[in-house]
Amino acid sequence: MLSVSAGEVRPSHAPIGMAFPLDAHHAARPLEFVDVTKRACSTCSIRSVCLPPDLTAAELTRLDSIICSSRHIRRGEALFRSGDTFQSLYAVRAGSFKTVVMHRDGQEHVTGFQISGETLGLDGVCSDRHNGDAIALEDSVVCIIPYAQLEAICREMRSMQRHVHRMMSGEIVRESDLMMLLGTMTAGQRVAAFLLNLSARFRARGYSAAEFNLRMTREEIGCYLGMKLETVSRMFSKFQRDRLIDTHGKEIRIVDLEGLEQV
Amino acid sequence: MLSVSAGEVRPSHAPIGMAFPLDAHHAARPLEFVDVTKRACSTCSIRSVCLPPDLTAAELTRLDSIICSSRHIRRGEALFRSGDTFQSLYAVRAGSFKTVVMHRDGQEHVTGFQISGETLGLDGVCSDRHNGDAIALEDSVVCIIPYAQLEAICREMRSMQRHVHRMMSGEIVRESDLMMLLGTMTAGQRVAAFLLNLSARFRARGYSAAEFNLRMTREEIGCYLGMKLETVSRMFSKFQRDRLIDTHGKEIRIVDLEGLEQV
DNA sequence: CGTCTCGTTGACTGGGCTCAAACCGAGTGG
DNA sequence: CCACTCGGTTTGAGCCCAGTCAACGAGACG
Repeated sequence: MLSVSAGEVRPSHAPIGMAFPLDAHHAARPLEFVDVTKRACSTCSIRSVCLPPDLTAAELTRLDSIICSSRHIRRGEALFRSGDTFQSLYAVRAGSFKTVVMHRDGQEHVTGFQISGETLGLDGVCSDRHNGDAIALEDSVVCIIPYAQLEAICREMRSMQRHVHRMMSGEIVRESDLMMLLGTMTAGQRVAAFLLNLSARFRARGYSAAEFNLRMTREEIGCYLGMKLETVSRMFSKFQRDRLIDTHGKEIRIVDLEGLEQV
Repeated sequence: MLSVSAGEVRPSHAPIGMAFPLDAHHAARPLEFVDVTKRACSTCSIRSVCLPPDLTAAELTRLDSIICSSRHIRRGEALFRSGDTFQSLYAVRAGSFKTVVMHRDGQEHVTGFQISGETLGLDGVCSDRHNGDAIALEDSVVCIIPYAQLEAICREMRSMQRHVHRMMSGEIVRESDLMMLLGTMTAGQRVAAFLLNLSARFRARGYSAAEFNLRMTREEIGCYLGMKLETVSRMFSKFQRDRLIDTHGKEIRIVDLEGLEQV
């Protein structure tokens, strides 16, 4: 069951831009102590996640020249909101976000969670306005990628063009996987798929695949998976009883990965 | 309620390529009688739907040179299938398609329906392979847009680059709207949103917004909306009783648009 | 300490699924 | 012409999963 958005992580055509050293995500020290603005794509420790592999030194320098600024967002604050004019893409360097689309009647739905090394803002390209909110789940830092300049670079550098297109297409594929999850799976399967997907993404970025902290509440998870927070909680409890996972609040340890895949 | 994927049709950054004269979609005469291969983007009757508005004559000629071929697909046949190597995008010129993602265990989910003037194939960019199947719902014709050449053009023509990026982003936004539908709406709301969305898309292309034929079965609609065919049928019957619509099999007439919006 | 947010658990309800039967229209063939 | 099939659709009856409402517990914080 449920390999879709779970088992495999798709080829990671994630963001353009920089990201933190790998241990920063779970580091306890306050963000202000890390001098982020000095970093550049060319020296970024996880640039293999963000950039196409085949860039020349000259191309890297060119990139450094446009992606120079970063921004700190405190927990609960918005990186952008629905309706904001679209100017830049963002690469998560540290921390994590949720993206939310809202209805005028107050209904809202979480369309995704982004951890370090992933991209935000592609929804704004089509109408020059953002289509939803991006909210920090913890104190976070993003690289700012001015979109106009990125487009210019794509016209010059074929590999960057390819990379950006793959990023966009990857987003499309990711969403259609999620649609399948929402359209066809039971509550248990959704939660299992969610955990497996998160696990794979952490592994792909060098963190532990078996043990991690959820930065989002049960309600946010439910809102993402199309169910109520109580149901999410029940599923966690059930998986615990079945010895598939071990949870204490937001701490998760995956005990039986195969079992979880077969839910 | 439910404007998201229903009420408004987003700024139509639909496909690059040509499309049929407006009446062809519902025409009864066999497709073979229409000489599609002679048409070019520059003379296409609905190029305003497919192309950016600000192209010079020279640019149009350039386009004509790459988008020259079309392909006929018979009802039930596949334009491409999951796993096929990705080479081209497709613009629907006549007819309609569904896109389907399948699971190894046989579970399948319809991720979208495409009518004339809309695009297919963007899912393939990210991994050089198509991620799902595209199946013709009736005998159909598509324009073939070789992707490598499209990328080249995007590096030359800023307006085409913009257009392609908007198309991709539009797909992302459309899918996140659909996710909201799947994640938060009741069966009745989903069916209403589906009908309103279809209606708006027909109107945008010059067809009647109030009366149209569904080219897909109840089962396909259900698979798209995340519910069983019986439930779809029941909702149609309910809307009929409530004097919101008028149905005879696949023929639909929207009687009370506002009522449908308020479901 | 009280307050507040978040998480867990239980009891009850109901919307949508399952199973089943019948209907309808389009072909198809006698 | 009718009979027959067949895919798609409609409708009903019963059931179950997940939503709702509610109480309570745990931890963070002033």
